[in-house]
Amino acid sequence: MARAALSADAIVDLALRVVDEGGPAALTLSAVAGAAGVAPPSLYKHVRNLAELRALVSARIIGEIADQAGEAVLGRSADDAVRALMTAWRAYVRRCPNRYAAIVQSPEPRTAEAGARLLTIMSATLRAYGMEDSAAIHAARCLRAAVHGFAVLEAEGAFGLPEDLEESYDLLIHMVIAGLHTPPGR
Amino acid sequence: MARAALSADAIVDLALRVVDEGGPAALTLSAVAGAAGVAPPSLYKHVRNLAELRALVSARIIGEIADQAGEAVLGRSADDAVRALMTAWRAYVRRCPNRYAAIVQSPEPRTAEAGARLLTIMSATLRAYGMEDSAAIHAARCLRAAVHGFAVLEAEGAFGLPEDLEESYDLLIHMVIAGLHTPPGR
DNA sequence: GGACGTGGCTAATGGCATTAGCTTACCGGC
DNA sequence: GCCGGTAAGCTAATGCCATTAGCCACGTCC
Repeated sequence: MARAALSADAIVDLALRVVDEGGPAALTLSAVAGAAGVAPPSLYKHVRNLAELRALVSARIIGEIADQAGEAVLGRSADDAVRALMTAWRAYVRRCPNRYAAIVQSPEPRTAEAGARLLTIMSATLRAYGMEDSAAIHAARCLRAAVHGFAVLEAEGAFGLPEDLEESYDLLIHMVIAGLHTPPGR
Repeated sequence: MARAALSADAIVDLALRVVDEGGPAALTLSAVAGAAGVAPPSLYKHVRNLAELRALVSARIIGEIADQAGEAVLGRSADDAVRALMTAWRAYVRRCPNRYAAIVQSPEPRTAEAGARLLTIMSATLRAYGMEDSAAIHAARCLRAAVHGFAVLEAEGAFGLPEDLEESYDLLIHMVIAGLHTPPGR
């Protein structure tokens, strides 16, 4: 009866399904164990605890976003790349709002690594604007803040009004690009 | 023994203290009851349940932000007002990161009302740019997304690098303002 | 064929939210 | 100054969840 049906990866797969169906709050070890057809304590053979599972789930999700953002940016540069990156990011959020809402900030290595990968993609995308290191970091932070802010709000359903969200997001993209062009000479 | 020491408002006060000290995860009815010197079930005489308490706490926090943003904007307009609004918002987050992280999106009327008030302040701030209704809504959403994104990330400690956050935020302010000026003719 | 490690199990603990039902202090009218 | 009602507290009980301890079967490798 001890066939290796489970593994940390398989558990994360199931956890993602649980999140997709019930939102971030539904992510409990009990629920995942249920989905795995296993008793809750069994999961501890593969993950340290719920906090670690959340971190692993977050790492997976951030990795997915990084994959899609990275792909979107391929073969493009400057404004075109920024637009593609931002569009791909939000596309992910629309496709999997529950996953996006399940992301937690964690010092767990795999989570941090996925975050770093995403950050690298953003920085590389900004390279075309010819910024020096420190300027590129500030710009990447702003890009990240803008995209993430919109994404969180949309994933949480915080935009109540009926106005078209596509249009709002187009404006945000426009703002970011405009800001990247006009020199920071403030 | 039944002196009216408690009330929903007083409970929210205590809950804020709990959040300040232990972060959003520390906000439990047990903890608040402990702070009030009362048994946990007693709280149910004043709030419906934990979800409602969270919503009320969120309403209070959003209200505080709205107060400060509103005050910051007084007597200013256009770029100056946007700068002041954004600066005040982040100042709040720096002062009370735990509170900011404790905000939950909720359909609860008081939460929604506080959010609407904040949105009104943003829209009014943007009025100086001469946008029609729908354009103002899109712009307000972008402003909100940018500020909120930066705020969440900072409150969660997601900015790892040592680069100065002030400078990053200045750039974000700059981006938003630049985006508000260059026409949306995309 | 037997020792061992891996991955599962059951049982037990403790924290938490929540409900039910009881009790008592205050507040009004008399 | 007494009397009933209500508001606000309490204790007890339930149930869910995470987590730990300790047990057992399977498969692997010598």
